[in-house]
Amino acid sequence: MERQIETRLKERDVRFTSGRRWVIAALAGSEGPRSPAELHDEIGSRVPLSSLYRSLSVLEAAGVLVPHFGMKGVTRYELADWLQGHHHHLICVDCGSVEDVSLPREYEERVQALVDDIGAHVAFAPIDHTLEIEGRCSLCA
Amino acid sequence: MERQIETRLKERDVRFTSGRRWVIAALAGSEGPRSPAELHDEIGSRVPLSSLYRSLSVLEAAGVLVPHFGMKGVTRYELADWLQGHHHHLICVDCGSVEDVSLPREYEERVQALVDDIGAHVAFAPIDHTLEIEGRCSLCA
DNA sequence: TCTAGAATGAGAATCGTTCTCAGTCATTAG
DNA sequence: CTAATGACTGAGAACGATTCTCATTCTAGA
Repeated sequence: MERQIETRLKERDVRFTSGRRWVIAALAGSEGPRSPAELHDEIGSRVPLSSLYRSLSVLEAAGVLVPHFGMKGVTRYELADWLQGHHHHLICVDCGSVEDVSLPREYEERVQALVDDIGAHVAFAPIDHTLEIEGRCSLCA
Repeated sequence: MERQIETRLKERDVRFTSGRRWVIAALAGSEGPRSPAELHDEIGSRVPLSSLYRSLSVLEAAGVLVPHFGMKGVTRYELADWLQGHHHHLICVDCGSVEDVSLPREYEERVQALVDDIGAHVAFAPIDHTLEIEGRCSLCA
């Protein structure tokens, strides 16, 4: 995966510096999207907050990361679909945590068909979709 | 609809004051969720920002409004499902606008079945769901 | 090696949101 | 009718997440 990212960044004249590698490593080891604050807790002072924010937006612009806008206005980032596969989100209404979930191919095809159908009926060109399922996670249940 | 809200609020000892009526009126006339800033532009100084924020959270706590967390960490509110029906969102990746879309019953049942299925397979208790479709709106196309 | 462009780190600045507090209003009890 | 109670309001201060600024450091390529 490191390789894929290296290639992608090189194409765009963006350097894959050590700070950025820390960010990617932290996200690669996560079960779901992470906020800048959470990443900073995990990475520590090796990447100061201001640099962390900058790295996140650079990596987002390069298509390596994708933002997810969660409860209370917190932005969380995760690796883009082409790096970790398409998936959906389970959002806990109590603690706000977000977990990834991948659907079996058959289900995913149903969702995709639905989205295409909708696009065909309204003045809107669909690019991507996420099924956001709100509920209570195992810890808060 | 005013009546339904009046009843709901009375049950909870929350007053339906003129400021709150302005908020509801603005949201009832919208095609999709609105941010505090957008509402303030629309309503004007009749409801100062600090009161507007308070009204939004009071109405949310009373189950009249539902928050939607959009791009760049902006929170937008809309009338709860029991007031305007269940629906999904079309989110423009360019301008960030959010539009509501209701699915035909048959489609909605498919989504619901999917969500139930997922809930049955993971340690998570689904309460609600939204299909968020990202794309380009007619203005940005 | 030298240089231009990219990246960094620390702190200031910004912006959305929440809090505080004093004053107002509406409802209920006397 | 009047007072008491509790909800509501408005203005500004405070707060927290994010972005910006700028001087410095690094890196790749000439």
